[in-house]
Amino acid sequence: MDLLLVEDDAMLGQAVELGLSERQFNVQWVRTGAAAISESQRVNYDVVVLDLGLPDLDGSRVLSSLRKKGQVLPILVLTARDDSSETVKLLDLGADDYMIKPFDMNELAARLRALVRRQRGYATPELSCGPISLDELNFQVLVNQQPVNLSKREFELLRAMMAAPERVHSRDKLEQIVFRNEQQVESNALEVHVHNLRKKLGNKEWIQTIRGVGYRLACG
Amino acid sequence: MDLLLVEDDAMLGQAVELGLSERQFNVQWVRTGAAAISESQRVNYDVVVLDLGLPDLDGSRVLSSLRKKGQVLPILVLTARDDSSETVKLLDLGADDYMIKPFDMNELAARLRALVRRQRGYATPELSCGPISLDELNFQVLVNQQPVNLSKREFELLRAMMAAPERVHSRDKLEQIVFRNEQQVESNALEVHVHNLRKKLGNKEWIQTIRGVGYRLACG
DNA sequence: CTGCAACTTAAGCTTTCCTTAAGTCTTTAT
DNA sequence: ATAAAGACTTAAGGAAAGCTTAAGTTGCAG
Repeated sequence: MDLLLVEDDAMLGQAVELGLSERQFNVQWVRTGAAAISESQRVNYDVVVLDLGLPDLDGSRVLSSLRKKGQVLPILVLTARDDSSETVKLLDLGADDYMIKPFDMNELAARLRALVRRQRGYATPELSCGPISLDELNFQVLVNQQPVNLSKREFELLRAMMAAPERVHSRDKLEQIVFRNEQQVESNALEVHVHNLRKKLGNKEWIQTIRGVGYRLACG
Repeated sequence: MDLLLVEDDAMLGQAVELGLSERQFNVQWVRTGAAAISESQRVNYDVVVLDLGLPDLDGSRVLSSLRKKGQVLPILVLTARDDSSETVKLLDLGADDYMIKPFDMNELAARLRALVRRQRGYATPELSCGPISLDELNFQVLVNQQPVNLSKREFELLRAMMAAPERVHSRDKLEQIVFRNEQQVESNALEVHVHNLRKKLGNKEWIQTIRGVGYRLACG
């Protein structure tokens, strides 16, 4: 995660750089507003941490200047002033968030993650197992990046097993999941779905049969 | 700007409702976490204000529950606890911002504006997806630079899906959006509009059907 | 008032999916 | 080795979901 830190104070800058680097941010640190503006045009950062009270430009100038140039990246402002009218102004000027010094590094990191997360749009939580990935929300299954079209039952089946790969899932449990309460099945419907699923996934070994018990998903 | 307020305390709820209404928010106020979850699925809000410490569900439960259901709308959490580890948890759980009670109404409004602004994206009020681009303000849709004439319903439909391409949009939600509150639809009107939209877009594969669920826009 | 465009509804059609059942293959136990 | 049980494969019939078309309404503009 590429982060631009705009901070003139050496002590604080170093502390923030270190603290955020430890938390998996890739920090680029500049000391002046002018540098911030040019740097943010040179490289595509994910997020900016901007201290007010820079030597050359007022921080709020930097802020509005960035926005005027069409920068859309999230900006978090650091301020010493706990002045509500000031902070309202900042937010309306285009800041996405602010923190008052002194602040907690964990919270700063969390706020930054939240900003970036929002900016990117939520990556939907995906289940994955080897080359198979399954997006529960969007009903999409990829095998080696290629979309695979599954029917509802097949999807349910795969999802149930992907919730716990490498583990044995009993027939009973799987039938319950796939057929909800719709009716008791007393045919081999489950086996048929397993068969079709195997075919669609393209590798029959991924779904192993545990004779007399159930199935296990084993990929990669 | 449609806002969902989740607050069980009558005094505070009324105060927030009033304060935000005065500031041009269109506030819908619910008292329980359960109501929040169902309401947010029924209507498309721009932003949520969520108080922790609800009677039925813990606020953080509501939060993660919304996120798991794929809600991407911005959520600001109100909390009484000034506990940094708690707030970090909230942010990582999917909150976009929080405020500690008591708070300043102007700042709340400013933070909410900032969230909505970011959600919509600053730069272009234009949505795009592959060769399709959609200008919300001018009601114009281009496919490969060529203008396409859509009716109001078709436009709404496309806009809703372009707000989140690659993502499944349930029939319910789409009907909600396309038919507003006008009446309950109990015909296949949605399907007809989808059909007409596909035809006008010129490529039937861009709008995929997810059987039993809804539709997904997939272009490029 | 008239005409056009957009919208809704309904009916029939197509596609996809699910279940069932029968036959085959594989494993296990005797 | 052989029988029995469990699992696999295949195909057919039917049900469900979605698609298409067309007719009837509505509403707005000329």
